[in-house]
Amino acid sequence: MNILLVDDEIELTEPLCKVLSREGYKVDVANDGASSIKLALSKQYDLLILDWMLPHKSGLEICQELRAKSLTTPVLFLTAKDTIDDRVLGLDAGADDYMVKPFELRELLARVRALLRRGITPETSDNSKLKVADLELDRDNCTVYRSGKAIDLSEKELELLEYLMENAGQLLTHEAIYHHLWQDDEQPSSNVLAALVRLLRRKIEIKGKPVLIHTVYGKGYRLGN
Amino acid sequence: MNILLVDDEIELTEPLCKVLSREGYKVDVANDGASSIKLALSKQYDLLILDWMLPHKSGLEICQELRAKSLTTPVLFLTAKDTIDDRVLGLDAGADDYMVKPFELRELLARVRALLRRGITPETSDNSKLKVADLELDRDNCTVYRSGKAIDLSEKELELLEYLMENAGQLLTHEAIYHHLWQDDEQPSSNVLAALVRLLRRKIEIKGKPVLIHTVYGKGYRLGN
DNA sequence: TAATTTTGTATAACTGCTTAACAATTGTTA
DNA sequence: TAACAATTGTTAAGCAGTTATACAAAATTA
Repeated sequence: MNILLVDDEIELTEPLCKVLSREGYKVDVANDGASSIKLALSKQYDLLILDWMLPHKSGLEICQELRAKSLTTPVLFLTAKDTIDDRVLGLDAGADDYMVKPFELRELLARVRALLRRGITPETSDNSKLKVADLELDRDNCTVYRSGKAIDLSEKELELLEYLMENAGQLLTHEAIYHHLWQDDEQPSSNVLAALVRLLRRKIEIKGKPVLIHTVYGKGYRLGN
Repeated sequence: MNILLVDDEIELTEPLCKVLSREGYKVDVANDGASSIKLALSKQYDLLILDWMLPHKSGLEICQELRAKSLTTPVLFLTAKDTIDDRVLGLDAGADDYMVKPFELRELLARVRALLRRGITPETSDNSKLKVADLELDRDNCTVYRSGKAIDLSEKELELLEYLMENAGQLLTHEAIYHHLWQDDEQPSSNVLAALVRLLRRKIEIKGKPVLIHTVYGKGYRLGN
């Protein structure tokens, strides 16, 4: 479990860091807004412990900025600001818990456990690669690998496969696929989809390997084995 | 958003219930352990607010019991018990937050918002999935799993199985089934139903596994083992 | 321009539903 | 129990609708 501790008082961070480490967490410390945001966005933390009053950028701003960038990591405010207004402000900025300094270490640890227990891990890191069965898709390179063999796809084929892989195992209706690939509410003016599916199948289905693109009669298609 | 408020003091529950309702939440109130556990397990809440000291069964026990039954709904303790030991105990029993009475209403509301924001909907009471014996039906995917093995069903087969599973163990008359699948009051013009049952059986009945679709001679069919 | 990708159209192949004939089973009665 | 009637199971065939395929036309790209 990775924790990012953001506070500028070394008298606090140093011992707290030690305690948290002793509990089995890996702790990084940041002293100011800029570095904490940079860290929080680059590395995948399971919890942020934020002080409010920091040089240049406040903990509140940090929290808001991270939430605006749709970071979902749990945030625990740990601050001397103790008025009700502050608490409401902090929580409504996207924090998950709020503790007032001075605090009891045991309670802090219990609250940290409670937050980590939820295991709201942020966006699963590497979303540039998708994998379903022996099919791998590398979005960056617009390349697919079936059983390790590279296959080139055209733009539309890639879009379709990507959509199918993102929803592997789930039925995707003709309507949904059509809407997603052609952002068009009208009825398809031809059987483009069937034609496209055929082109895709021709490339990724291999004799002797399990079929991946299944058609669900009257409904749509489903990727999976 | 549904909230279950568990407290035995009507002086608290009544006004708090009002405030929460005004905030747009639907609130149920329970006064004791037994009824609160029953409610929490039967209905799908987004948050439980628990008092600690209750007649017969404490809030702590309620929380532990619900967690033991793997209910994941967020829990907020709201109690007069204010020692550090109590807080740690409460949080470690599976609660997500802990507030001490007397409390500031605004802070409570902010904490409630923080917990609901996470939207940790409990076991997505997935009504898109039905289960009877070792038979699982995924309505969205038009797929059934018998002993874990996926089986594709056609539209009509799915409709029939769905109807049978929704009324598992109960006799469904030919009339009822016919009416439900063909919304037709007339007499069936052929033995469609028998034919359909055959198609369904062919797919979901497995040699060596208990029979699931039973025919009740002269009446109809019943699903169960 | 040529090459490639995408779309449109015609038709073939297939699926699922229904029907109906017949077989098998169950229930009833002599 | 045998004979019969009623009910249900099994099967194959036909139809309608859906999807696959092949190929041509159009659009896009280099």
